[in-house]
Amino acid sequence: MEKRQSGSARRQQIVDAALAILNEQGVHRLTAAEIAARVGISDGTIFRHFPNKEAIVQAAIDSFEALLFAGFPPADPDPLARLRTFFIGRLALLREHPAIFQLAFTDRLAEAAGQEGADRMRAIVLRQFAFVRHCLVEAQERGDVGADLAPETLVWTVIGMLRGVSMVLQQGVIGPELISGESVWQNLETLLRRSAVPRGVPQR
Amino acid sequence: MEKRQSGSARRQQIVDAALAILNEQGVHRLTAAEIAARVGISDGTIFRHFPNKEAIVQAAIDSFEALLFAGFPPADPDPLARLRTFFIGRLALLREHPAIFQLAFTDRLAEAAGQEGADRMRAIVLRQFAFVRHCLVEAQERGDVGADLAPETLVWTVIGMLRGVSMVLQQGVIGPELISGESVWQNLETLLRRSAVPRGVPQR
Amino acid sequence: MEKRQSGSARRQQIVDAALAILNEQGVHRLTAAEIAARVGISDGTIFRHFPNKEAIVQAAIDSFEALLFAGFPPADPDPLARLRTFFIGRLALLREHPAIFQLAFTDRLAEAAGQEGADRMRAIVLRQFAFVRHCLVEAQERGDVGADLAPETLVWTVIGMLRGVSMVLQQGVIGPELISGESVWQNLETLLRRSAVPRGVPQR
Amino acid sequence: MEKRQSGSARRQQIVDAALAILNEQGVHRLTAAEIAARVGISDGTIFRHFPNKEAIVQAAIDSFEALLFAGFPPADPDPLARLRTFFIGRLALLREHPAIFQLAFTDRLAEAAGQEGADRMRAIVLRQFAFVRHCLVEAQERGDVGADLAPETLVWTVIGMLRGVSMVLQQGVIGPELISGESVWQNLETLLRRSAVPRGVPQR
DNA sequence: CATGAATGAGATTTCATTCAT
DNA sequence: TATGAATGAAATCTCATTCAT
Repeated sequence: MEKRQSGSARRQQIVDAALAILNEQGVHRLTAAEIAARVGISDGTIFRHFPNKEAIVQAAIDSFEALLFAGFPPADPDPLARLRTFFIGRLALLREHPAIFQLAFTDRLAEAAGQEGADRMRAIVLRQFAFVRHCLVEAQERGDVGADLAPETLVWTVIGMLRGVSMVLQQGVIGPELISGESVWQNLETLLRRSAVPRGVPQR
Repeated sequence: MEKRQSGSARRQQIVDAALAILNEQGVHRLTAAEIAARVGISDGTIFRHFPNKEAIVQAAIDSFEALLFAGFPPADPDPLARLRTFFIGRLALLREHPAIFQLAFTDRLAEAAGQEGADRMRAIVLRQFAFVRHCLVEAQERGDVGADLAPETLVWTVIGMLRGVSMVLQQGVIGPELISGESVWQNLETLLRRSAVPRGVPQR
Repeated sequence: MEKRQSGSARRQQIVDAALAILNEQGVHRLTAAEIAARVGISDGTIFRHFPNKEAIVQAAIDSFEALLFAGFPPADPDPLARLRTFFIGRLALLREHPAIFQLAFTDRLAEAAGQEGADRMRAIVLRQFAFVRHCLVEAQERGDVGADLAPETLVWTVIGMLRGVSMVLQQGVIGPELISGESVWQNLETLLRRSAVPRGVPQR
Repeated sequence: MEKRQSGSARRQQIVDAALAILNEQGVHRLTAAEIAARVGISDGTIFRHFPNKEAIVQAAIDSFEALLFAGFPPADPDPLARLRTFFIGRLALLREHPAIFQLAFTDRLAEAAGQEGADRMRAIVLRQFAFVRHCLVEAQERGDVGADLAPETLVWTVIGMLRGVSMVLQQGVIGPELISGESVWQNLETLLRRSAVPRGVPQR
């Protein structure tokens, strides 16, 4: 319960608390009192740092976006290598900021932030989708990935893999050992590469 | 909005309204007043039919579960055919009960229903995962799908594909033309089958 | 759940249920739904027998009053014998209608019945007090009871004794064996008679 | 109605208001709005000071208990003197905190406070009864009070006398002039002492 | 900057009462 | 008479936000 933090430090504490609450307890528990309790200040003080609750969630989306798009997009020339860098980066995010990672597969941030926040969240999702899609189309053109497949379905495979990891983390659902290391990426890359029809080998 | 419905009819109307609100507006708009307005009754009347709001969401989960598991699991002997039946059935659900379909990829029902609801939703998710996984393991044993891949990653691909379709529906994000027909399943099946290493053909 | 009772039978059932609820659960649980549940009818039906809830409580007070003043006042010529008849009658009421007996030492009926009910209850109390007081004053005049004592304090002793018995019944507080038989009256009569200063014996 | 009281001051105001309402208007008028109106704040503010209504009544019972047992039990060596101190103390309470005094003969606090409150109230009643009983038994052993009488009946006489005074206060029923001074105690003491059979004087 | 009391709008829930069936 | 769906007012409680200290 340290007093008189500098403004920006407090702001970040508040934003982090909001993200943690949203991830752990959901939209309906994101209250000024709950945030204040986590930060260790009194509830009225929240509004010395933000004009209202929505502004907190907007700032949380800022924070979310900054972490999601740090070093984005990767620059590798090979499309699957680029995708790999992205994917591995996401798994790193999972370890360092699990709340952020998990909130990416949820609409809690969007719901808490009103219409404007929902629009921003959609844009964030689309930006990632577009990146993944671009990698995959390029890989298709190179023949690394099956060119006869709709790129969207490949995108969904990639995103679905990340979401699977998120659910493992959240629920301890399947095998948590899969999270560490790069085995998930290996599985994904194998799946994608094999979708390219080997020349001369007839497919069913 | 006809007056004096029978009790069970009203109950179902209330449940349907709750599901629609949850899907369209989110947890924080699921209020007794909002439900009542949709059904065309006064808000106090809600509680002649349900003891409290949580009971409404529990009933909504009942409804959700019944639709999700009607004719489940499919009985086809071939594992990929079984998976296909499941997948096509889900796409049918998407057309007939889009709200139900979309709520399956959300934690709104879980969040609105308290701890007990969250537990039930987790069990529902796990039941589907287990079915998909079982199909895939059997397909791996038959050599229809790459046996060297972790079954979980394959599960996530399948579920990710459904979620992708859900997002298309919800946001008009990518190409909505993909929803109709069986093209998504075709893409998915191709992806899975090609993951099986063809005998005698060396992979990278 | 017998249907189509005659009107007066239902009325009495409703009144009895109201008295029982008031005694067992208190004012705040005296609801139309609770009464109906005890009687075994549906809640709306209550209002086919009474215009409103207050009328039920008024009828309950009627019932209460009728039982309290059946055969009242006793006619014995000797004042203490008259008081004894009254007292023993009250103990009989305790055994036959414990709820009625207990409600006499409570303001629940008064509180549930609004201003008019409160006034009626006060009148009932006063009528009993007046009777007891009259007996005692006459006994004082005869020299059976100490004439130097304020009659009110003697009244309070008598009423206090009945209330004590009521509390024993209600809480199992002290010795429930005292309820049966006439021992309480014996104690009370002894107390009253000894308060008369024996001639020729100086009191401290 | 000064604004911005300190927390503990407001708490006490709320408790006092609750006690006053309970005494003057009864359980069914003890509402947040009524309390708030008395205190001069808005009803939502009540719940910044107490988590719920039951907690208010629990605090009211605290207050009630503290006043009832201040300087309790008296320490006089002579049992009747001890009882006198108790009795006079109660009459002082009557003058200084009439609401508290009257609530002692009511089950309103118990009814308003749920099961836990009812249990606490019963314990309070029993504690007083035990004290009075102990005094009387000791007085019986000394021969100051009739040893052949059941101590409970004597307890009820003592308590009944206090309740009588309470009713006078509450309803203006009998003679309010009796409240002031010590005349009630004089009557009670006389009654008790005369119940001791004077040696050598045969009783009826 | 910080506190926490206060507000007022809104959410949940209760309940007496009405009325179509 | 009986049922139980419906109403609407009131009660409890929550919470974002304000503001005196």
